[in-house]
Amino acid sequence: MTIETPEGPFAAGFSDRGLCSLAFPGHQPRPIPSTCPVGLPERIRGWATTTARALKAALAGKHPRAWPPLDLSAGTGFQQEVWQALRRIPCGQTRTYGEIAAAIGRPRAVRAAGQACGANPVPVLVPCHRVLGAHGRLGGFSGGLQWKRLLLEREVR
DNA sequence: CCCTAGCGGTGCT
DNA sequence: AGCACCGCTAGGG
Repeated sequence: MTIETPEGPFAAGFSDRGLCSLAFPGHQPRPIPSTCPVGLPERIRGWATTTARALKAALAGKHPRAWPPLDLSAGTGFQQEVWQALRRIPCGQTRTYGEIAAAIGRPRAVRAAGQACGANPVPVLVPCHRVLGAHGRLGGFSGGLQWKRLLLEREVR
């Protein structure tokens, strides 16, 4: 489904377990897990409302008051660990790819951590934009570096 | 700035 | 099993 925001329409996908994909305006949403029967419309509508509010808050650089359940089960074990580590970065703070790798007990899997960030199916709400390269480098961003810059700038205040 | 070597997870063959 | 990706990094010019 589509979520209208001041920054444009985002595409959100839900599985029977929660929000499983979020795509920037003009981007294709990632494929949803095969275990994705169209669940109870009732419940999904509630998740969608929560998602819309959380997304708008996040885009404004604020901490969402409520979160929809996230279904990150499509990732490998390693990817899910990285994504959980991302969720532990407080709003307004940043980490390096190396710090993320260390945080999940794989201090040398730095590059793999970067790859896992790029595979994040729920950008913005799973804040992969808070991960920078070493020495203050911006690093990459699959949605486009403009989005990374915008999100970071909004959060610092 | 550039280049190189080394790194580890993932997906494809 | 092999291999070519990658949102990386430290070290050296």
